[in-house]
Amino acid sequence: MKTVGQIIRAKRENLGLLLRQVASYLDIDQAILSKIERNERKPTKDNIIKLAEILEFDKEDLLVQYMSEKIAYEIAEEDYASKVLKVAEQKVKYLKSNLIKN
Amino acid sequence: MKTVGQIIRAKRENLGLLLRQVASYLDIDQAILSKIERNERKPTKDNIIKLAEILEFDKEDLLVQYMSEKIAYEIAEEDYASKVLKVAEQKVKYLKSNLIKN
DNA sequence: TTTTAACTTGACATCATTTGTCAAATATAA
DNA sequence: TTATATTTGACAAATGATGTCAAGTTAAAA
Repeated sequence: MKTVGQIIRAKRENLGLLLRQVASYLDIDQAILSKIERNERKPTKDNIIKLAEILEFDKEDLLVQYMSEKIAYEIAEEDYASKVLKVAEQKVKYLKSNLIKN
Repeated sequence: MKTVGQIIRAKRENLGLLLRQVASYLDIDQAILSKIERNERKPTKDNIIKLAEILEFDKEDLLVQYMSEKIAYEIAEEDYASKVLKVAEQKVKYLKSNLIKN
């Protein structure tokens, strides 16, 4: 299982793009992108959206990877992680049926 | 489906405890507890642990409620929320099998 | 109704985390 | 070596989380 960072780095190198080039498109310092690719920093949602654009990923797929990874790290240390995810699913359903959509 | 805030308030009133009393046990201002109970602020993990103690909840149950609620709010607006949770489950399994336990 | 106690509200302060910059160090490869 | 790409770590700025406080409101007792 690859991390988002690994996925990004692989694709960037495949496309022959430099850190500098991609970072400039994201409007961040290349140091940050370097760290994102090595899982030393977490990308922002905006970073992910721009990365999907320039690296030709399906935007939703990359966002799913990103958000699920964030959640996984939040709860991975807990014994009851899978219980949390099950309950979260119910709560999401409940919220969706009760939220006023914008 | 009740929120953590609603669960806490119901139990506190049932036990006949005042905001002031419970807040003092949590070592926070009663204003915060008031807001937590009305979902205007999010409790910290430490708040939840102490609440479980003083309000006689099973600690793990309350933590599961708390964490799943946090996650649900993070992703509820997204169309692909349930996809995120499914992928997160896989990622958690992967992390658990690859993490060095402390 | 007046008084008292409980709770709520909002402005603000403090602190931690996140996100970023920069320049020097290191690696890679021409 | 020289040039280019990447990494590193110290630091700064921005954001978000957490808390205090005092005044306002509500509700119920006297």
